[in-house]
Amino acid sequence: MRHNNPTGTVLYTIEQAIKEYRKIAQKNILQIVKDITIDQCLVLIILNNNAEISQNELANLVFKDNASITRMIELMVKKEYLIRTIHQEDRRKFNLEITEKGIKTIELIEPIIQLNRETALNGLSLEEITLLDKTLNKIIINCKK
Amino acid sequence: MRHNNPTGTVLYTIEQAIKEYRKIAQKNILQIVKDITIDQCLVLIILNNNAEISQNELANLVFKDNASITRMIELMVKKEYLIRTIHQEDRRKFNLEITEKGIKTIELIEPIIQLNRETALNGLSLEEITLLDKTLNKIIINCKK
DNA sequence: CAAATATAATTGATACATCAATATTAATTA
DNA sequence: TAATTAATATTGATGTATCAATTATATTTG
Repeated sequence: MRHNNPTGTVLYTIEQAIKEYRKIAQKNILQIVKDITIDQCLVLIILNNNAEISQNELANLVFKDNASITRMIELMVKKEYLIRTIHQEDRRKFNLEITEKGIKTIELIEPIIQLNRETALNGLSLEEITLLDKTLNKIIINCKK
Repeated sequence: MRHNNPTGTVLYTIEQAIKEYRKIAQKNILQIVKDITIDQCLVLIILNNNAEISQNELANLVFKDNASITRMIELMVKKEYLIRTIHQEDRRKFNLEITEKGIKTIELIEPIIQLNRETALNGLSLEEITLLDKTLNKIIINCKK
């Protein structure tokens, strides 16, 4: 079962696919909002749909390390996308609040992200996508145990 | 076509899958060879199968930026996996040669990599894998144009 | 042949990834 | 309640990703 790539495994194709997607996604977003990355966009959107979330939970949702999230939030606070305040009930935690600038940015980028996804998945049938998701989830489970 | 993840797109599952795979791959390799990363392993293996390759070509094969490759090679030369000398016919290029240590490392890690791939793809049928590859390639093409 | 253009690789800047160690606060247990 | 353990987040170290600008060498063109 060789594949048409230097390592001969589909795992390599997975990596290539996500890299190509990230490339166009970042490029298109940059044309609308200058100082943001796709990862920061994702954080904004997740926070928007999940208020009151902790950094830990956020990290899990976006599949990032705790350390990465800490640094991303630092940057996003500095760039005034987020406000971070100490959580009153549990002083180990923080509240993450989206600023006005953050909200405006979400409105700007959401259609772009939508478009990026449509571009990437253009011409794929529902079955193909469903099956893709199913197969990838098998791989994820295999790797987790 | 929503998926069971925070963004509701399979593109997210792709990212998750490759991240999980890289995690176990790196962990297993680290148990055998202390000072190497999966990316450096891949570079070693590609170089082993493609002598006389330029940094440019190497970058394309492993889907990395030229800048990334330059820095990886620097590190790998420092760690004595590679020797880099100026190309005689074209003085803009370099010859990349694998050291003894590099060869020994390849022999150590190749079975591990094989095992990692088998673990990740365990229980998947040939059809599933073929289809996965095919669908991913459609996405890659979509993103490239 | 000289000037312009193309190619190969490097460098700087910034962001994310991962691991291990640490600090702080909360919850559990002796 | 004091001591232990667990949970949350940070920090340091190292490696990779991407873009833009630059250097050095080759090739093409006028």
